[in-house]
Amino acid sequence: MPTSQNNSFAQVDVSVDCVVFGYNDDGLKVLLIDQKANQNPNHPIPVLYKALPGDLILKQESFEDAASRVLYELTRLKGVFLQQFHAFGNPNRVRELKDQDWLRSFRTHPNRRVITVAYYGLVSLHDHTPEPASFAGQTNWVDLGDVPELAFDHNDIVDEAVKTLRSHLESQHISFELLPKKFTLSQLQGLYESVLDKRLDKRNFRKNVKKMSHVVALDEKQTGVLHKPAQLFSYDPDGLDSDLNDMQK
Amino acid sequence: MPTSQNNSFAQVDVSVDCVVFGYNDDGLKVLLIDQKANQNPNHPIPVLYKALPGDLILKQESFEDAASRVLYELTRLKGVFLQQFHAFGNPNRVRELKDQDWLRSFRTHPNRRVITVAYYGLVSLHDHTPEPASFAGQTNWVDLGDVPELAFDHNDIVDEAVKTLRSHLESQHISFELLPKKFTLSQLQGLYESVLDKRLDKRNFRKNVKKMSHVVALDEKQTGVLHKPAQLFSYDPDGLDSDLNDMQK
DNA sequence: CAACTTAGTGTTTTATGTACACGAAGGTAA
DNA sequence: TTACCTTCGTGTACATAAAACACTAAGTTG
Repeated sequence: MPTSQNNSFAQVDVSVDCVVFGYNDDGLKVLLIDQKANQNPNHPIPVLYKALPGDLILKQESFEDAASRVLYELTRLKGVFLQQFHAFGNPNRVRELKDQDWLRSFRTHPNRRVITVAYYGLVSLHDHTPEPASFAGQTNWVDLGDVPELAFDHNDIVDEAVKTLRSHLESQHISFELLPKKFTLSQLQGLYESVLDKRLDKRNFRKNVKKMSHVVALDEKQTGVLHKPAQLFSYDPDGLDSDLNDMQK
Repeated sequence: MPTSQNNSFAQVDVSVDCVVFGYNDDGLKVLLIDQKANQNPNHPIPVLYKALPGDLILKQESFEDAASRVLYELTRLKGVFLQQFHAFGNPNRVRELKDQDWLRSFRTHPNRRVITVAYYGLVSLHDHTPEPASFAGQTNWVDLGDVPELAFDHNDIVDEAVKTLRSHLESQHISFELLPKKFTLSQLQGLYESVLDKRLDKRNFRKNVKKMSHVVALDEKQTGVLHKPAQLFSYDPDGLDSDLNDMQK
């Protein structure tokens, strides 16, 4: 039986990574940051990748806390809905050549194994317009189709996040995290179409929404739009207790 | 910004824990082990709990590999279907008083934070009768309803595993891991009823099974049974490619 | 006021889900 | 051999949900 003494037990760093999805009327995006550059002008890191916002967790910090802290530190986003979806722990997940230079510049133990707990996050880009202005690190909202090669195994993490998002969209009440507080049914439908990557029938879609007791119609119409204004709706988390009980009267 | 040097980054141990579900005709069970006792007769650990099979991962081991190794070492089970479902990382998850004695006896760093990556496992208790005989550590198949207070946060882990099992039962092809290779439709139905904890209609259930192309009827009947023998079925993982494509001819 | 754009609405057809009861097949025991 | 017991295996009627489909209404702009 191995002991921590004889060093067979893994010495690891633990990080969190956030796959933050942003949505607005022109589609679904992921938030990427530019890997920070080396300060040493003599040995600059030759290639920098885009990456998911993520970093090592602190001593007394839960995964959840770490995820929101790191997200705030790297992107200034606050109060983002975050949900754990998978832990990635392949022993060589940060051992690829492409990532070595960066690790050597920024990690005290560049060769140490790093496992990461991944969260997906949801942000509406309607109200909450992204303001990377105030912050040094470049943040990028990238169309889901255009995600480039990322640092480490972050492409795998994104893929897994997308799968999870798809399967959660219809079973959990998460759409509303990606929409403005007041939204139209066309916006809701557009969101479904973006996430599921398929077209839906307008009349059938609206029929289904009418059954969701947590989507409530407001006495209010869209304004500032160059056509017939749509009715606004909003999300009521406990709209008659989660839909299923509706029919039980 | 903290560095690993100044010790603000978490120093953690990483473990895997397995929630192994076993099924046979009298219901759904979870596999628990007895926490191992101290060898020091002067300072025996006053209370020992049952626990999930789990242990720290090794240096060059993936989570998957660790899960099956640990499960084998603690229970002699081999080739068990295992699936990651959640990482548990509350900073105080191994800091409860009740767990201190055990940690002090068996861990080199009893106060170190431990995060764990949890897997659920599936085992048929029909063919594969449990043989804890050969092995020192007590292994117990406990009815899902009768799970006692467990070590650490293992009760939470079990709860989460049950939720995951329920939601995966109908969307992934996992039932067959809990049944003998040749099974009757009544057994399959019984399994569904145990996991979902509700009764199902026999005729409707069978109608639905007929639509699953990966459940294939064998030319064989049940034997050694004191009533009309049922037809046997088996699982064909690529039965016409996963059901959905059936109708596309 | 004409032209443009998106909103909003119902019906029919098809598929799926739900509720429900009895004869058939084999084994056991008198 | 017969009566009895237990589980197997089946079909239909009804209700609900899914899918396909096109036009009028309400605003804005020029």
